[in-house]
Amino acid sequence: MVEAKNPVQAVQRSLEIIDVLQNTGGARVTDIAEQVGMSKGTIHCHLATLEENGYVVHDGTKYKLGLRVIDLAHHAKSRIDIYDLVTKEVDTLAEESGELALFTVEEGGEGICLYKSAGDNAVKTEVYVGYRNELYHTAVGKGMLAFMPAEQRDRIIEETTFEAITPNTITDEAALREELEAIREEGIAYNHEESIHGLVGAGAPIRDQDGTIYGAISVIGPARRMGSDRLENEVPDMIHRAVNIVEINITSL
Amino acid sequence: MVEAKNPVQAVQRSLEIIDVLQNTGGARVTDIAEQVGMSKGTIHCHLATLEENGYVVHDGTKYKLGLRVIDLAHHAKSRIDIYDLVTKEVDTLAEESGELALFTVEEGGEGICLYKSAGDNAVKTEVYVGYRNELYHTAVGKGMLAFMPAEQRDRIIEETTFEAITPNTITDEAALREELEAIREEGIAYNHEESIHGLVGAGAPIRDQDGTIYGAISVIGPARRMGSDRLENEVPDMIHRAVNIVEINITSL
DNA sequence: ATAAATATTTGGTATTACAAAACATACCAT
DNA sequence: ATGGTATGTTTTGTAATACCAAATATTTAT
Repeated sequence: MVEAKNPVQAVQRSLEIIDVLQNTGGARVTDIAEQVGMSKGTIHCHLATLEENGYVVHDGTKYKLGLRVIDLAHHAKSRIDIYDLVTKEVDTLAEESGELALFTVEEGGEGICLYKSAGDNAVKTEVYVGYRNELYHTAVGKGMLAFMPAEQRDRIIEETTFEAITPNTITDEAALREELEAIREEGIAYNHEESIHGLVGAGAPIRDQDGTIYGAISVIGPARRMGSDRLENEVPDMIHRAVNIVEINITSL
Repeated sequence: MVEAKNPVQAVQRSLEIIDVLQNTGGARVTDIAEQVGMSKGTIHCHLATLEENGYVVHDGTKYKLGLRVIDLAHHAKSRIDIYDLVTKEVDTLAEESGELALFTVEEGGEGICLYKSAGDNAVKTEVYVGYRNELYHTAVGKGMLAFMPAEQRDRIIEETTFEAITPNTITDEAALREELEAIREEGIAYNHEESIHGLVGAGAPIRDQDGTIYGAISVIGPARRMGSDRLENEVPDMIHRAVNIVEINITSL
């Protein structure tokens, strides 16, 4: 994420306030003022401005995110032109596998989950549509990193701060680059409990002829149910089939 | 929508820019500057600030909405606590009827579609999740208006500017209030081609014991397929069943 | 009823958002 | 290649305003 040369401070403050509302699920003027270190008066003016535009609502003393943002989200999503195509395939993937199938895209060096479909036995996870995470510790993330243009990959890795989320998380650049090489050879990326203990997954990117990455598809499930045979043969086959169907249709867009 | 006493102008300008990006599906600095009447330099600073926070992305010369807003949308939606309950019922409603079934809530005097489920014969409409429209010309809108507290209803009607969207649209307050009275008696609201020519629908609000309105459910379809028998008997029955199931479960929240 | 806690408004000032212009960069056509 | 055009970006001075602190209004609790 590039830093703005001449940021508009007032706007940044409003966005900070929105962050607080998102993370708290609603807060009072005083609470927000305390959290972001601004005066109550300032917070009030910002909230009033945001409310006037539907980005915020308040009932009584509690301010929350307004539903205006749902409208925005729809329009943001609508620029992913393979969306309808992919959701169909992700649905069948979830049904076939019985697990949780996801569609994720990259933006600003992060992975953003755009669609999820739960099979009959799907794990309950915190991953929701809009969920954002670092690329280095997920199957889809590593899959996209592996196949994206080198400069882009370098730029993203450059800005990555490795963190040992679980004992299995990759925590240094060399190890990551080694794994990416393996992924390029195999054509599939795995998550061996690198994000959440007990959770494994496999994923592969969606590309066109030019190598442009449109996103990635993954299947995730509990380690106990996803033995090496299932995780490394059955599931990758299903994913590749789904990816191929989408890729074939990209040309016609 | 209340007007802010001391709006933060800079924030309003950013939101204006976001509006343009939404409506155009992406635009260049020069285009935005022209549309909103600010200098290119100013637009640039705002875009850079928004981009730094993931609300905007640019590729080449074109700026678009960033996927950050999808995350926001999820959190905004998550405060609708009957959401999961309702979507299930709306799905069965769509399946049973074969038409398009919707879940809409009111915020700031507007109706916001939060979920839609398409039956086998569902009409293709511009209504999307996040879609916002005035209450006075939709089934769900009138249904919610009819049953909400009088002061709130008065406030919303007060601020309504009636517009003849179709020949059937209600265009004055007296007629609207008369219809709302009928809706209160019947317990169901109709849309007789008042929003879109050829499109009819029926809807009813979801309430708890206190009379608090949680939203409304509707079924819409082409007039040719929805004769008076189907529209006024079959469909309302289905809607009422769905509404009742949700209402029963509200108490347990 | 009173007090306590909160939201909102006000007013003055230091900050900064803004427009205009200069600069840089990408894209054409010749 | 080369100049020209259209674009995005940065700079700069200044007029506008976002900000804080204090005052007021409002709600809630005792």
